[in-house]
Amino acid sequence: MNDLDLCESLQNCATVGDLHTATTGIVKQLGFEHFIFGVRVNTSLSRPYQFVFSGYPKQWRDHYTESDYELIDPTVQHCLVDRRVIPIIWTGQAFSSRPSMRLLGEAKEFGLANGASFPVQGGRGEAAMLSVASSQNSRQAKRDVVAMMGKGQLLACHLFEAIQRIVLSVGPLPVRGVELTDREKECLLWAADGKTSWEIANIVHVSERTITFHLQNAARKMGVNNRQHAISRALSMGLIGQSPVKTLIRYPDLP
Amino acid sequence: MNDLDLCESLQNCATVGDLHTATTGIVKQLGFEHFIFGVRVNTSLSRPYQFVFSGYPKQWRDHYTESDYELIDPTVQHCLVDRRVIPIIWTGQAFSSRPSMRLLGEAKEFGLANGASFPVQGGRGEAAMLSVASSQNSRQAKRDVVAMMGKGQLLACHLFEAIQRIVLSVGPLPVRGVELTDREKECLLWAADGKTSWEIANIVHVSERTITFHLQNAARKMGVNNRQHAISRALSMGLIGQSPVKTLIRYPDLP
DNA sequence: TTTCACCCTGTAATGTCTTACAGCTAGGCA
DNA sequence: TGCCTAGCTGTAAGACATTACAGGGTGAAA
Repeated sequence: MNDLDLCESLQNCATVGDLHTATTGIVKQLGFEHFIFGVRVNTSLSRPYQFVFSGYPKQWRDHYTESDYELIDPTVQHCLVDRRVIPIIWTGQAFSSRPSMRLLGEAKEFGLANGASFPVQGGRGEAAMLSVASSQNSRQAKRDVVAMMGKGQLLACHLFEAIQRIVLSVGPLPVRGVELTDREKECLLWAADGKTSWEIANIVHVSERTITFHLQNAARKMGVNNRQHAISRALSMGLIGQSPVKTLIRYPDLP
Repeated sequence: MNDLDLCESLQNCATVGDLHTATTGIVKQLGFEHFIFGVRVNTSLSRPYQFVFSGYPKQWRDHYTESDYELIDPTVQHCLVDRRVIPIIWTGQAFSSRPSMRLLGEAKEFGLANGASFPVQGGRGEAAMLSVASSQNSRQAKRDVVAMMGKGQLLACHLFEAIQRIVLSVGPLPVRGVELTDREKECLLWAADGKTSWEIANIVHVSERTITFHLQNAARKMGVNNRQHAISRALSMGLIGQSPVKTLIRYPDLP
């Protein structure tokens, strides 16, 4: 089974249950007994939405959350706080601090001795991570982990998109259904760049009133209260700032 | 050479030249003749910073940019516009539209017949992509591409971090050196959620004046003009909204 | 003990946004 | 023709942000 087939089965899953079954199988093929996948989405900045997709022993999960281990877990730090894009292997180097050594020690008792964690950063502020673990802790097992970094990273990416398709897109995201016009996006973009309505008016050659009009419409569409909120929503939803290479933006005539 | 060694050499590169040499070698080992890596950073939303690291034939690059092909290139669409996180293989399915077929046809004349593109989304709004290509277009070559998806994705991730280390962190990014205090981040977070100074004051139990004070300090540190700009900067630089799992945010007393 | 970063607070004038009222044009579509 | 969307414009009152002035308190580090 090649790298692609490995993940293609995820694309056919329609439910979270299917996805769990498929993922368990793939992870086993990679030589691991357990996996866990977590994703954070900034629907509201002050109350981020989180989804955890666990193939870990329930007892360990409970103990982990009760102990607030996510605050000291170096893999969480790496993937979700530092927001790196390369995997981290569960080595002594990674778990070097006193509390994290205790964490790894306790994890071993639940069959999580050896493994790696793969970050996935979404294009709209989402942060996710896949961890895979096995109870095997031999020298050979450690080499096996190193050998599957590519497959593991690819799996994490596919899992992210599957979760996005099955859970996030139908769930608590306010992203759905919001369609901004080009003018609205243009106004939002300049507003996000710190321009006042008057300045934007000069940039796009319409009246100041029209700018506020478009920004109000944009805010109404996104269901927010004011300009700041509209900007942060539009940014975190990827409605603006995704303009890739060449854009239709007209640059300002004014300094 | 395993997946990890493959990329470890990138971490020892000190210059862009070193990186180019190392990447060329790795790409060749994967069975490809050419590569290109591009990254976009939203320093300013209206004028995103872009860095292209090219191992493509110069003639093709020139032709590509002159023709504005990035606007019709489905791999660019996939990685930088749609901001997906899974690779895209250069198949007829991917290049199905009329203009993109022409694009692929012309690319073949420059030795870019067969390949794949790997997206990397950074944790702070960056979007990047690695493309690898070869002139081999046999059935076996196509199978080889499929077989290296994992390694390719991993390479893209490592390349991103290397570029970040060598280029972005010392380059034109205003991200460096900006350190916000907890209070400043907290105020920015609520402001980005559409709260007024008065509301934030009630949420965090200080005076309204103090909120404006902190927001002003944050704006001054980031070198921006007003609250909107501060919010968009803080968001796209990942200074706020990255709060991981448990945060110290105090929830509002008010509705 | 001084210095520094961080946190906190006030007044006043001015600039900007928000909201509510009202109305225009152009183009697509049934 | 009527209906709709997108874009555009105006006035005026009130809410909110920005700027400039002024100041005090704490704790950690030098």
